[in-house]
Amino acid sequence: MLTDVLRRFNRTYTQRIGVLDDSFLGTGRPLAVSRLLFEVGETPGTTVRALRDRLDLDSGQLSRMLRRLEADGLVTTVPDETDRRRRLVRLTPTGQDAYDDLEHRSERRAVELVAPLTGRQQERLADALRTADILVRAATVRLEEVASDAPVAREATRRYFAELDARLPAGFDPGGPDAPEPGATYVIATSGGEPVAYGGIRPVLDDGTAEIKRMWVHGDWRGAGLGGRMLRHLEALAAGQGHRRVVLDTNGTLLEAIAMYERAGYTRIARYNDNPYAEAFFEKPL
Amino acid sequence: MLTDVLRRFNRTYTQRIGVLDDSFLGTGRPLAVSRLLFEVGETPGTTVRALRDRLDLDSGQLSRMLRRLEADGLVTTVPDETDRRRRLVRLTPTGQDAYDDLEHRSERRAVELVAPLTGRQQERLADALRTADILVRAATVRLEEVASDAPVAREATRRYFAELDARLPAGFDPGGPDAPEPGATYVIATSGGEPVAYGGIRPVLDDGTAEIKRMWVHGDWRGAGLGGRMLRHLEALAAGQGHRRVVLDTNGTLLEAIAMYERAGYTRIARYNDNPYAEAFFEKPL
DNA sequence: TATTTCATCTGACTAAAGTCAGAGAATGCT
DNA sequence: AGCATTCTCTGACTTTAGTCAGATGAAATA
Repeated sequence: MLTDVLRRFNRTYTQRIGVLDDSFLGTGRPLAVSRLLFEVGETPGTTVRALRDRLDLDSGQLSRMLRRLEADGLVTTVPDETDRRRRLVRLTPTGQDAYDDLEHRSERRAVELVAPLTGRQQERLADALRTADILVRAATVRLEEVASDAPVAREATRRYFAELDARLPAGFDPGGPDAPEPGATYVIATSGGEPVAYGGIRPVLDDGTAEIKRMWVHGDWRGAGLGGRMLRHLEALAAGQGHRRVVLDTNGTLLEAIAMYERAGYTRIARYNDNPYAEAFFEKPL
Repeated sequence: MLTDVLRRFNRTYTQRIGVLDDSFLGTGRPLAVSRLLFEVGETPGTTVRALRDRLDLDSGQLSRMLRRLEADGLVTTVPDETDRRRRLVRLTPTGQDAYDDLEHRSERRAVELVAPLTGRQQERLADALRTADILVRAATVRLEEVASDAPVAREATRRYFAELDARLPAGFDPGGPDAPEPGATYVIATSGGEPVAYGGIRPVLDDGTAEIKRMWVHGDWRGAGLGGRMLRHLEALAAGQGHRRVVLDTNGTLLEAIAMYERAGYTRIARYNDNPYAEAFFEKPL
């Protein structure tokens, strides 16, 4: 059913909106090279590796295209001082002009495309595309276990703490550096390599209880059901490790989080730790 | 604003849904050939010409790809007996198998893509894509003047009459063959070569009045604002020809049509002709 | 009936995209 | 310190895709 709609849309899309990419034609550069230039412009200072992943290109092919852009004076590549195997790619001023040109072409195409619609129709289309966008992106998020000291996990933790600090009335101080937590498992959700949600479990007592820790969802991704998905994932993980009950704590000001836990079947219990930032405590049998 | 959403979606799309086309890979045939095979399977018995338009290919390239599919025993091409310049393309049984395989691959990909979403999210996505689909298709409809005896105009007229016949309580009989209407102008709206809306104007009196005739919108395209767009187009055409007023008649059972005319600023007037099927009469100053 | 126009095809190309093996430098791991 | 791994690059391809100029046969048109 949905797949029919999806496939039908796919056809419409490739025939009609796909021509947005045609705007990259007529620049005197092949499509792939323009796409690369555009990608460099979107994410200045990325590594060659990241471009390769993002555009799904052969390393040789990408390298040659970069040489071509360099020869045209559009990009520069310099070694990454933190890891000199990597090279960082940036636009030159000329490259920035070429990028701006691509932007304008793409924008013009988009304007042309929607011009025949009335104002109301344009609003409906914008709503529909926004919804589709976030759902499709949410659908393609990948959940993976990570070590809690992996760079992407550190980054997610940093953002989690930063958000607590911003939202709790008295701020938040994580205290010293991470203490190692024996038996803990952390899971990162990434979209295009960027962390978008994070969370973990650790065994608390020998009575078959696991605690859910550091549940965090990227601000741009609220409302996409990622929190619920992460929660289900962690519960399944805990069950797989033999736990029969999960508990968690949270601050009383995090209302959406509390609502989500309640929707997910968690019930309030009494304080079970001395975490000064925690005000609400939950449990759920598995 | 909308263009931002559109362009953002475009990126999400090419990265995530676009891979639906990748399902055509791994079949031992290049992507373009698979696409062609798929297109032939979707519209059995099309002409080479139609495929060329639909896939936007060079005639030589298409011809060679067809030879390749023929050599693989997947399609057959036979001359079109009604016009022996044209050739009709059909799948062989082997070709049908290969088409089914493409279908399955594409379906599987679609299922995988949306699997992580909850039921409610899948519904929301389906709604959003359905809306986006019809609006994007509506936006890319082309309006062109046609001779009222052009094949596409005849086809639209036939459907218009068929619909009247189905909807009017007493049925509808168009009478004899079309009488030539001096000074009449007809406009066809097409999407991918198919007629989706139709209408025309003809001068009625020498007092600067034009009459709108044969307004028809394809059943699958109701609610996409095509009727209103056609109406505005015809009004502009009439104004351009020096008319200062348009009139039209319609049957009382065509409620959406009447509602549309009223929304568009038409007011009811007295009967101005002896058309036995007409029960409501409208005018609008230009 | 002569001449345009149309639909399809072949030949002879060029350009773009994709593949694979391997080299060289930097870093990680034990 | 030694070996494996990672990142980027070059070289030497093959395959796809796209272009252009006709040729041929079949309709349409004057």
